[in-house]
This record gives sequence, structure tokens and C-alpha cells, in this order.
Amino acid sequence: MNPTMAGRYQTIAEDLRRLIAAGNWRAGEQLPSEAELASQYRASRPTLRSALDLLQAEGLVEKFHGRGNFVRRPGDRTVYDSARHTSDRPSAPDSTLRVSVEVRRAKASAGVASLLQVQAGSPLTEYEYVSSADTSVRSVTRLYVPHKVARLGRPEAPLSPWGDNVRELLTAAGVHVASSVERVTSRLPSAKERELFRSPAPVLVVERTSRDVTGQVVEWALLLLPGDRAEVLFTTRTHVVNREEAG
Amino acid sequence: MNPTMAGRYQTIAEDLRRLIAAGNWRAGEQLPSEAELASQYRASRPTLRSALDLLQAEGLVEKFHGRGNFVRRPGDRTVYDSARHTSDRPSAPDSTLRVSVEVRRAKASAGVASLLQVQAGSPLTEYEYVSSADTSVRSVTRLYVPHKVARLGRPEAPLSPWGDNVRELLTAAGVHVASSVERVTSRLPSAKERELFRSPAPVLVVERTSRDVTGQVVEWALLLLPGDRAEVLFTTRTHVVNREEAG
DNA sequence: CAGTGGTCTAGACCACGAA
DNA sequence: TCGTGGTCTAGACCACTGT
Repeated sequence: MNPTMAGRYQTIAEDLRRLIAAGNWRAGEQLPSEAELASQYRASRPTLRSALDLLQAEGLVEKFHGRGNFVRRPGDRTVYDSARHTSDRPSAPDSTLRVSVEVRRAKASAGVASLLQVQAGSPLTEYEYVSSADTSVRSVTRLYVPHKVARLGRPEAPLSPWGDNVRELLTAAGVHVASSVERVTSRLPSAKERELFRSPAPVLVVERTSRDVTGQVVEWALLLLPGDRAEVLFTTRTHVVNREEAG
Repeated sequence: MNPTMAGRYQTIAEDLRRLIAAGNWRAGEQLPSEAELASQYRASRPTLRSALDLLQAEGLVEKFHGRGNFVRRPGDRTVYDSARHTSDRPSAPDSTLRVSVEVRRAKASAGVASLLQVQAGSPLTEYEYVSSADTSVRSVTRLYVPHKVARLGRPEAPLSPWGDNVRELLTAAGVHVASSVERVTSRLPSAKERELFRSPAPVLVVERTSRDVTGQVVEWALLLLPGDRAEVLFTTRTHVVNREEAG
């Protein structure tokens, strides 16, 4: 009845959490091997591994096949601040992130076509931004602009991880974004994403659809962020229009 | 090297996914017991359980201790639409959700106090909204309003799961929200939350801080949503101020 | 009570990484 | 090559559910 009633592996996880917090191992340092820890706790290796699974999911421990388990560096969070896209000052680039971009000409697949509200097979430009810090990827942004809207080129450095550069290119091409809808969801990472982010933590997914004043979709972007290393910020300013309602 | 190279449990998971998609079991129907399935796949029970863990995390299967594994009903997503809070029309209540609220007078703990920018121990009103659909909880909203800002009472039905009613009470008390910052993160559920949401899927966390024109925090809210059953929407209208820049 | 999932064991073999 | 984590087995006992 009480969900805090712990199994063996949860007890071990708690103890390891305590030891890590107490500084028994420093950030980046290697833990004893699983066999060693299992023996210390007089538990079987599968049981001990269940405990480590919890710590790994919490972002406390990072596992490397063939090398060992390591205490993770706390590491700052990557922040996706939606307000920056709507303000006129370009986002101050986060200099701790290394950002790369790939540009491809492609034809709209059925899925992307329906999101962009163009016909399947229509030509478009696809951008893929990847940002990294330390040894792990911190964000992946896939961004699509139909040729019907504009034929854009390659963005210039410095690159924002979120595709701000494409916004600038759009503006330069005379295309103005009037509204954006951002949809945020969360799910467990696929095998590829687990490897990319080096973590089994949940993935934050942001889907951004931007339209011009006519309602035409001018950009669709998919952002993938590692949930234990990222956060998403939205700022809403309530429309206060000088009401005469002081009580 | 190829992350799609599958272990035994992943292969089994794929097969079960296929069988479920093909309709071998209907929504809500019970799967064969784990022992039975393990025997069918000539795998050990731990291996088979690893496969079921994947399906459960994906929201395809729901487990009940002592009863069995069941195919989950697809079920609609709960949508938290931030725009509704800033527009003047109150949100159309989602009639499929049952919403309850608890109201407590309390004193600010250290954590809440710093978020509300009041002194620890200050009096405040705490609201806890819980919304449910089917047999599972769909959202938990904890909301705090310092007495320094207003002493509010109990909201009236119909209740919104997101605390819109408290906004209305604030407005009625002459307190106007000028801006809100919403911070979205994701993490694995605690044991309590796993039980509440009946799912090990990630939890979407929304922290909302609302201020009046003077910058004073008038409301702080914490929203917890089951990641496999919820999504968060933000709409941004870009400030277009009649520029003279037509090319 | 019988049947179910939840946990644990003690060992085995494989895949990967570094020397 | 050797030490590491990744996976798997066959069986055991416990906790929960419904009869």
C-alpha cells in the first residue's frame, strides 16, 4: 500500500545516491565495477544493475559499455527560451555549446508535407542543427522551409541551436513570421537518441509551426532535447489595454 | 555499432508491438500471463519482462500487480494550452475530465517562499487540483497565492484543471496578471507519481510564475502531467508594428 | 485458495574498450 | 588479452487480486 516500501535495489540505489552526494566519488570519477559493488552489497549483479539503472535515469551516473560507470558532472542545463525568437534582439549565443548545421535540398515526405501544408513531394530546404557540450549532444533541431515560401541558403555563424538563423534568412527574404505554435511533449528516447544524448532520460520534444499573416506555414521545426539537461521557457505578456475597471 | 541491433528482449517487444497493432488483442483486453508468454517465446521470464517494460514505457501496455498485463486504450491526450490563460475567454472546460480541488491555508516553506519571493513562513493559500479520466489521473496542479497578494476563497465549479479559477478570483480581487513565465521540464516519475498516473512514462513538469505590473509574484503553480497522455501548447504572436519595409 | 506480477539469485556467455 | 558492462537463464519466493 505504501509506495515508499523499498525493494532491495531501491535501498541500494538510495545508499549509492547518498554516497555520491556525500562526495565518496568526485564528478567524472569511476565507480567500482558492478561485480565489485554487487559483492559489497551482497546482492546479485542483476539486482545491483537495477539500482544503477535508477541512478542513470536520474542523470547521476553515466554508463560506458566496456569502460565502467562514472559519476556524472552536474553540468548546466541547456535552455530553449521561446521569447528570444519573438523579440527583436537576436539570442545571445551560448558560447559553451558547439553548434553545427547541415543543409539539404529535399522533397517533402507525406508527414512533413501535411505539417507544412504543402503537397507531398514538394521541394523544400531541410536544416539539421546539432549542438554539443562536453562529450554529449545537447540538442537536435530539424527545420523545414518549403521552396514555395523561400529558397534559402546556408546560415552564417554564429549559429543558434534553435534555427534562429533561418528566421533571419526568412526575414531577409521578405517573409515575416506572424505567429508560432509550439507543442511540447515528452517520451522515452529511442535507441539512437539514447546513444546520441548518452542518457536514458526522457526526451523533451518541441514542435514549432510558424505562420505568416496569411496563415501560411513558413517554417516547421522539431527540437529534441535531453530531459535531464534541458528546459524550455515561455514568457507570456498579458494584453493589458488600459482598462477602466479599477475597483 | 548499429544501435538497431536487437537483443532478445527487443525482438520480442517488436513482435508483441506488431501483434497488438494487428489487433490480436483488443484495447483493454488481457495479455497471456508472463509465464505463458515466456514459454511461447522460449525465453526466461526476466527476459520477457524486459520486453514488456518497453511496451509499458511506450504506453501500449498497462500492468496490474496480481491481475495481469492489459492492452491500453489509446485514449486522448490532455492538452494544456497556455494561450487560454492569456486570452479573455475562459477555457472551455474539457467535459471528459473529472476535476477536484483542495484548498488549504498554509505557511510558505523555504522552497515555495523563494519562488513566491516572500519570507519563509508567510501565510498563503494552497490549491491542489487533480483531474482524472477513465481510471487514471491526468494532471496534478499545485498553486500558491500569498496572502500578501490576496486572501482568496474556494473556486466555484466548473473547475479547470490548470487553476484558471484562481486567476478569476485574483482578477475579482483586483489583482491583475501582467506576465507569466512557464518553465517546462521532463523527468521520470517518482514511485508515487508512477502509481498516480498508472504509468512509468516521463512526467511533464510545468512551473508557472505570474507577476503583476510591478513585478510582484502573484501566483506560482506546479503542473504535473503524464508524458504519454498530455501535451503542452504555446502560441506566440509576433509583435508586428506596421513596418514600412515592403521589398 | 489459485493465479498473477514483483523481485531476487548465482551463474553464464557475449560485446566493447583500453592496453 | 583482460576487465568492463549488456544480456540471458532457470528457478525461487513474495505480494497482490479475485474467488
